[in-house]
Amino acid sequence: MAPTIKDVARRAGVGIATVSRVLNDSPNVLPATRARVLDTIDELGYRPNQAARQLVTARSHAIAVVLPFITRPFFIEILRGIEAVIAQSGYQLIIFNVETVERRAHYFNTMPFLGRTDGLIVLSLPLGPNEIARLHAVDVPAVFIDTSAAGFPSVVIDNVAGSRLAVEHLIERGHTRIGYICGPLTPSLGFSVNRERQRGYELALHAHHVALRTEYICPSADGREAGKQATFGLLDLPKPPTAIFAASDEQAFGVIDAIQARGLQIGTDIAVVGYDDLELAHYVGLTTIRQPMEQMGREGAQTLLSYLNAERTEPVAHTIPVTLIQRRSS
Amino acid sequence: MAPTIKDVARRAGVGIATVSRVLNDSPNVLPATRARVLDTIDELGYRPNQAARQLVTARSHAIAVVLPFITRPFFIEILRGIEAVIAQSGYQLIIFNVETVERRAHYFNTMPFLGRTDGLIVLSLPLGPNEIARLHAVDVPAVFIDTSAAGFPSVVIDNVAGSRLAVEHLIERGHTRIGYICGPLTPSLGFSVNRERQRGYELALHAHHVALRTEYICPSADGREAGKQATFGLLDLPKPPTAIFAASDEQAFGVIDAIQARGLQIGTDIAVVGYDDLELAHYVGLTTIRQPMEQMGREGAQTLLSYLNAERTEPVAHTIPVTLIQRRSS
DNA sequence: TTATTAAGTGGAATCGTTTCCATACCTCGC
DNA sequence: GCGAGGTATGGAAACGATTCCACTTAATAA
Repeated sequence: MAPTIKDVARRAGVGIATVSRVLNDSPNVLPATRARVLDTIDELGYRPNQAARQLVTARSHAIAVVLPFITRPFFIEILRGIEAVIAQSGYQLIIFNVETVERRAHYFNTMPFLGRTDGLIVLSLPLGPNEIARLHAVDVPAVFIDTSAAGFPSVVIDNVAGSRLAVEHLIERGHTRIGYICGPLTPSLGFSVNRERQRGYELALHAHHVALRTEYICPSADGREAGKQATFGLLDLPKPPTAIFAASDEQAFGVIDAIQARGLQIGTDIAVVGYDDLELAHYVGLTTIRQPMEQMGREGAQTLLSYLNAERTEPVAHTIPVTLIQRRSS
Repeated sequence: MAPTIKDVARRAGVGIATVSRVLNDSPNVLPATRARVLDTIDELGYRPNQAARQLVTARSHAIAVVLPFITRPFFIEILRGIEAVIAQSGYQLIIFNVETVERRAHYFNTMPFLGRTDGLIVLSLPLGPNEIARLHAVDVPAVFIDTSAAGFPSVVIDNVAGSRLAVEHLIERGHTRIGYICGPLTPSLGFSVNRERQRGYELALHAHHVALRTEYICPSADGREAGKQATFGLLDLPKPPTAIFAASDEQAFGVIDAIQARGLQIGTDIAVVGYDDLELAHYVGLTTIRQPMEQMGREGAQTLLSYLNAERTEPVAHTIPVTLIQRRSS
């Protein structure tokens, strides 16, 4: 049986309250007593029982992160940012994978994090109004990253501004015939990224009085191959675009594949801009939009911590700026 | 204040023991009573306090996973496998990021998972003997994935067999001058992957009586660019190899870059085989070794669960077979 | 009918901490 | 020399569940 605080107290010849004081380094303990208790703790290999501590303090020192386990560096980078901040603050990270609408519903019905965690970070998952209401009902401190919910603080990327940045970059370089490879608009979990990015494209054109041609907007599935096929469609138009903006780097790689397959030169014959700044974009020389992923995680985690410390009271939506990384492709 | 079991009992007109029985669906409760209690629980929005439950049952229903947060799909895929099994079993996943030797030491000194989790999964991290001893001392059920530790069950990839498979594939196709792009042999955390893969290369050559030429073994850093530079070295040899096996897909992509830069044809002039089967390998047409990552996670998690249920008693080392995925590059 | 057993239920002990409160001692200022 | 105030300490209550045990009632067997 693992030693308890009683065992330590008896062996050190002190009361349990004193041991507890040593554990929580309260100032009012004689140095000699403290040393004796610490020695005994070492000797017995005593570790405080977290459950008991949690029961009386009503704090778990853990934070839940809910996210879809998408195999994209995007999520890990954010998670890394979260972890860096959380771990340093002495909290622990409990993670829940939610990849389908059913699991999301189940998760916010049962709320398995209740009583186990002091706070909640929701990553990328868009929630429905009833789920948000339920979260408010149980009154748990929560922060949303890469998504948002009414009444809760959030850290989001300005997708509209990001894709606008990309398109304006192309316009500045003299392009007016700009194709757009769009991501899927209605995916299962209801991400709104692609709608926002399309909106940025439209706004940029509008702001610079460039006519919007619907045949230049090309819906496509995610992934490189889909991007390639979509590009062929654009290149086969009577008046093909002189620049192509893809809603994701993966699709942009497909764009490059297609252009090369037609024997055209990237950057000179046709400019290409992607979105995400994946590692591969660097090697390929793809101009793209970089999102500070780790920073998003950090800021989200920090926001949650400041709520836990009751420093903040009203929810703020924090928008993180993106940057354009210019490379050979434009 | 959140309602407790007492509130429920009072309101439903039963004793707390009965409420507890309903919660843990013990058979000895009248259907009518059960219904009344369930109604009250619903009405009050009661959720059992996990800490209290944990204190008396001495079980946390949580499992810790320790891993380095490397931004590679490899880890997420394994994590996904672990999660799938764990979540289904009603356990929760607590994750700890350990990326430096210092953090690893700190982690296994303080053992923050103690009393918070029922079991431990160590992913990829090689442990030192004193860390292993300490784990045994606290007597926590643990499983190692993609790494192993004396006295604990493990799920590992046979890296030796994997790279042997790759090299034998090349030998079967008639190659005898086979270059090897090696990964870094002494990285900070002490992974042994690269040593094992090199050993597989050597064994394959030996088994088929192909002479081992040290100039064909080319040490290289991780990553595409390093692989490319290393390949130039091989191609510049007086008798350059007719096939190149790289210890990782990323390096293999660099190999392909280099070969193309020299105007040679992949697969016809020079064969290339990689290791990992990244998503990109499919697009590039790279022959490579696939590791069933999700399966590793699943098996590891299942092993841990069976230990927790006291089904197993002695630690087994489970080796997962890899497969060769043949594509255009060989 | 009576003894025996099983089912359904409530009360109280228990888990291992934190924290409130009371107590003993010591020091200081007058 | 003596109360006041502070410091170090121990005892006991409290946190909210599970579970043992005792009890009542109903059902079954003799």
